[in-house]
Amino acid sequence: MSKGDSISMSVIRRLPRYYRFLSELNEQNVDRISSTKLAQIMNVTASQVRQDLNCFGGFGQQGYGYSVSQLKDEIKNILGLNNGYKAILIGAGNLGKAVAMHMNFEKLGFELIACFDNNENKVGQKLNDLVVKNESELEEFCNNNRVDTAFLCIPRICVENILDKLYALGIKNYWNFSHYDITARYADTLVENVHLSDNLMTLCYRMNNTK
Amino acid sequence: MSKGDSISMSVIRRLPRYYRFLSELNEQNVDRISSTKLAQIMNVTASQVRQDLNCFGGFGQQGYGYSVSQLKDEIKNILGLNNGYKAILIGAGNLGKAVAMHMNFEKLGFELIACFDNNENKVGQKLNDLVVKNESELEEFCNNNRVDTAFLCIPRICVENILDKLYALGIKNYWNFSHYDITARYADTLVENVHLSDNLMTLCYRMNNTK
DNA sequence: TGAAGATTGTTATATAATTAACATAGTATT
DNA sequence: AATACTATGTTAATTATATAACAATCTTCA
Repeated sequence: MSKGDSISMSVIRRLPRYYRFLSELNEQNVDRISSTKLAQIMNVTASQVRQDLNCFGGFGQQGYGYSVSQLKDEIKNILGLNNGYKAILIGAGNLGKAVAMHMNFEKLGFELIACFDNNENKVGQKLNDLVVKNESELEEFCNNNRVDTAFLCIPRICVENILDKLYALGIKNYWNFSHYDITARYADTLVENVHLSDNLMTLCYRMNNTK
Repeated sequence: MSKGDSISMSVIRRLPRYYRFLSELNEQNVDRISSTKLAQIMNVTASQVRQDLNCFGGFGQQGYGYSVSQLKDEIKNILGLNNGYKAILIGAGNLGKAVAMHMNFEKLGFELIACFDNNENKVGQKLNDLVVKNESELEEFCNNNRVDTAFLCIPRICVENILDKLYALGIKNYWNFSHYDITARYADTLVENVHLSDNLMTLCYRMNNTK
């Protein structure tokens, strides 16, 4: 971060999208791009592109534009995708399995190092190269391994219990797929919520109200 | 909708959250609530609650507050969760399976009526009470059944092909889990995107930048 | 039934986000 | 090397969103 002022969440949430588009351009061997063209491709305004990027520093060059690969790397850095954060998955149900198998964590700067479930039927199953552990092993595991974040793919009703354990173990960053309100219980946590059903309800609304 | 002005997306995207909290209160047999209390529970301002609700009509009563069950039903209606929209799932991989098995579509006003995959290994598998069909049957199925929306759980590279087919069949509402930019191809579509990796990258950023 | 209290709906204000404008600085070309 | 062009970084203007304030009105209770 080169600029001191704190960045608004609106800008932050756009960064991954820039990263995606730039990665793609890079793969297509495009080596430079102007804010105008990038904006066109991404369907936003050029003004927004320039403003957003300038929150972090002047990566462009007047009269030339931006170097695609450089800009991509800069954003990767800003997002911190090089940190190799260690993550554990709690809940190896359908959603947990899908998350574990479907995501390319490596590319996202995470490493999934363990999966836990409290259901005996799930314990022992393989997810990629991980074997699902019994939830009873959670504490021991976390005491013996660095764990930066937990992915919570468990029913809402189970979250409170797990959350208390994780919090006590010092794990305070969560990727949460349930509707449990984590920050209401522990304020000093960092949570990204994935509310699939909210998203679908929004689609529903729009289906009704778009003539 | 009782008010004529078009509602901002910021408000729309908050509606499902209201609906969730109100449903919960209702299950707890709470029968009335003030904007102040609801705001407290939801961790927003009372002002926002009142403004949001008043976009759609005056559901409250001065000196009393809001009837929980009535307000819940109103929002359900505003969201259009009673329409019984018919949905098909494209892609029965890990994510598609998770979506099919994990979501309570009934509660969300959707009915999942078919699943398709182009992988012979997937075809014939059961997802809940549905049998995965071969993608080659897509057109025939859609011609013989009402289909309001498609859930796209396929790799990015497959989207274009499927999208063209669906669009030609008149299916223009999508719940999209890939990073393919649907509206760039067809402007007159309605898309809700679920960008799981964007979300995780945002968590990553915040992990780095929160003291 | 009337007065005190509560809470809405709504208007006004403040803050945040987006877009537009443009001076400045580099590129490309002859 | 000079000129025309391009496209940034940044400041200004606009628009959108969120918060505050309060008058109007319903509830509650004596």
